[in-house]
Amino acid sequence: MERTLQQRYFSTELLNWYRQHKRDLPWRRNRNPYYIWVSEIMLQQTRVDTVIPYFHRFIDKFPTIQALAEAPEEDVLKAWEGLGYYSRARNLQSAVREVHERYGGTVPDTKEEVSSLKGVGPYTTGAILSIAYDKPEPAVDGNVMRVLSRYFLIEDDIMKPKTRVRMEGLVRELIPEGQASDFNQALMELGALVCTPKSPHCLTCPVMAHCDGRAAGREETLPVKTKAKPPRPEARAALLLEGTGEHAGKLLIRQRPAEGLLARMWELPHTLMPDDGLPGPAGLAMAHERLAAHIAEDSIGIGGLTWMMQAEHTFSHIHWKMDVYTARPEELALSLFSGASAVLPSHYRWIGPQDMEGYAFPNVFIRILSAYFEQSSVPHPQS
DNA sequence: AAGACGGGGGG
DNA sequence: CCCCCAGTCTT
Repeated sequence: MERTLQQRYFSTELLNWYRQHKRDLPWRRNRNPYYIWVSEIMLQQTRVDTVIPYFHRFIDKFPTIQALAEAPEEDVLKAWEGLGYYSRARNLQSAVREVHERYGGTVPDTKEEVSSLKGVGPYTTGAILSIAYDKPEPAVDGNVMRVLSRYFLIEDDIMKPKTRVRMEGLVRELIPEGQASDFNQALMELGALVCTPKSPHCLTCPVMAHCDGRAAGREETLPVKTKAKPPRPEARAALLLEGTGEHAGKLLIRQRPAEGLLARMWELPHTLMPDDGLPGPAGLAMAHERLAAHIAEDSIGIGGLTWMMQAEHTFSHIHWKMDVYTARPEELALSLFSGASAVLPSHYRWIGPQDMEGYAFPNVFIRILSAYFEQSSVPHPQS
């Protein structure tokens, strides 16, 4: 297909700009396909500044395909702690194990093989093939769609899958011969540094002169995008169960199921509260009723509650508003009769502050646990 | 096509 | 405080 002047100008100027302005990022220091793969998975839904320290720690712990393939899954989850979308970590290790076994540890370089790896969709397939192997494949992420929708004044809704397909066709036309790696990275770099979601820096943009969106005064209103649904609110009560006797100074945590939200992460026991429940200390009676019943299913008894703090956490689709209570295990006369009911179910643990490094927690529980251990380790000021 | 799946930054 | 960011898998 014949390229227009506007298209040739775009590719040429964008590449020139990128070679002068590209950031020195850890995964850009060589062309190790494994590094590029790890970085692209981490960069899904996550900004560069957040990823950098995770990337360094991850590569330090799992320097090669083989090292990651042979690592315990819990170590991988712990290395991902706080980064979110934890299925990315599980899928990455699963796919790395497949590359280790089926391809002898070499990341494949065909579209069919790469796109069949777990956790690798259309964007990441193009990113790996182009950045690691310079194959002329499009890597269309949100940055790319924003840049192209503005430069070519494309008003398609970028939330629709069809739009991504159209953008991929456009990128194929734009990739200069033999320069897919730099060109795809240049597109994303422009979106990250210049053609930003709000207040784009058009005056320093290398392609402003032929930008149709800018010419039409549409640079602030493109891309067209349907709004996401707001997260549904959920009131929850969480429990800081304070150990006694041999568990003094420790708290009870548990591991989540293998599937679904925060799969296999560790957490404080917590349970759903009714929508019309009272927030804060006023909800104590209802919280005791619900938490006691909830945790009794695992044969754990609790005494009276004390309200400690509120904690909020927003996922894409749920907003947790949690009231956090402390309690002691129930003084149970029944425990004299049998050992069976006194055995803690296997997905529970008693942990002290030093034990937190051994378990992967979602951020909301790190905040609560840190607040608790900090407070309980500091002597109360004399009044 | 729509929902599930985390977490952070900026005005 | 409300706004934004948006890849892949599952249903």
